[in-house]
Amino acid sequence: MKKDRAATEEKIYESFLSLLEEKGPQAVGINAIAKKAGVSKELIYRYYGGLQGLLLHLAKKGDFFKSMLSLHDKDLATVEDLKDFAKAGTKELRENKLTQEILRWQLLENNEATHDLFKYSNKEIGKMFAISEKDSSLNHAFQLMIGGYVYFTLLSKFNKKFITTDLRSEESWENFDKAIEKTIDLFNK
Amino acid sequence: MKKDRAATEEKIYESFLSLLEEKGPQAVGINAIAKKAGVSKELIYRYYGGLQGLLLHLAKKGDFFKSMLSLHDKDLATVEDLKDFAKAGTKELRENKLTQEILRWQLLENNEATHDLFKYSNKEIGKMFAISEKDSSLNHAFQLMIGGYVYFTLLSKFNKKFITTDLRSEESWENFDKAIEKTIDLFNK
DNA sequence: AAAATATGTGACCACATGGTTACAAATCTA
DNA sequence: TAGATTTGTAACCATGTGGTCACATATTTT
Repeated sequence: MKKDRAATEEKIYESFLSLLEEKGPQAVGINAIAKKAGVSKELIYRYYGGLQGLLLHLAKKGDFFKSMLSLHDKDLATVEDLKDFAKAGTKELRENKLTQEILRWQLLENNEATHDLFKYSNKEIGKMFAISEKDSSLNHAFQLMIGGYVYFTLLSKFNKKFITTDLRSEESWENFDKAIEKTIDLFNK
Repeated sequence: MKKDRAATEEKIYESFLSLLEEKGPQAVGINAIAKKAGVSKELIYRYYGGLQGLLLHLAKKGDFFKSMLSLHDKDLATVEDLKDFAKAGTKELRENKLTQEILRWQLLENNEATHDLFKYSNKEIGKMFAISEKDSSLNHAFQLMIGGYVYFTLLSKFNKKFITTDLRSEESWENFDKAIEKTIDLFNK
């Protein structure tokens, strides 16, 4: 039998990631990961220090909203910048299933094991909200709308609709985007 | 030993409710309910038909947003009505832990057992959104903000903050309320 | 009072969980 | 080549899960 530690570590981590992405936080367990990786679970403890270590590893190398790195470096002075930014953020959110599941996880628990992961991902997300803080009432409206966007994104995994809104149709998301745009405009008039 | 079916049924249902309220959907299991009720789990199957039946029972008699019944009967014609309505809804949401956990549950799964419960609670919630549907762009902005309110409410159970916003302070929630008010005003100008 | 029925219990089942242990086999080092 | 070390496996443990079972004891009905 061939032995290759680096390769097995990779198998374990990848299995963990895909399990989280596909089946959510509840499905992420030592047994499930080991089984998916086709490896003895002992190795998860040995190489990563259990699930907690795996989460820490994700926190350190996890790419949260990496596609937005280019944006949140410039200082977003104009209203148009803010609108572009919001649009890029919502798009990224809906495409990044891993981030979605981490956000979902934050609604379920917050213990020693998840602490570092949440701390790091929140730090990344926080960078994106450093803009709208000038106008306080816009800031809260903006936060609410982004929060709503997160909520509906997470909701869409198991639910087709929210009230009358079809969460599986592109059009709905475009309407949400437009509503955010319009609100930003109204606050800046 | 005394035998009283009605009383045992009540014990079971109350244990189920308080377990859901206090510890969330994940903590709701046959064993936990039976243990909390101090009763053999067999009776849960016999009297309710298992967890699924218990959820159905909650769906039928569950009081979702009951304090808003008085409001969603009149036709909310004016802008002020809509604002009052939003304020009452957010208040009710933050006070009703049971509703919170059902909303949390919807983010986790949607299977045969939960189907009826979600269907019914969504129907109740839907009644409250029958108002803002005249102006489409306001409707979406409104939905986003209410969704954000739900998101932050659920988030506050395990998290002290969202970015810079303190989710444990009354002031934050008042600011959210004000932001909703102001947005409604801006859309109606 | 006797029989039938409703109510309640605890043991049991198969299975899954996280975690540990003892051991085998491959690889590295001397 | 011989010994030490790393890598990997499978069995095992205690515990928890949902679900069913046979049985005992109250309560009703006849």
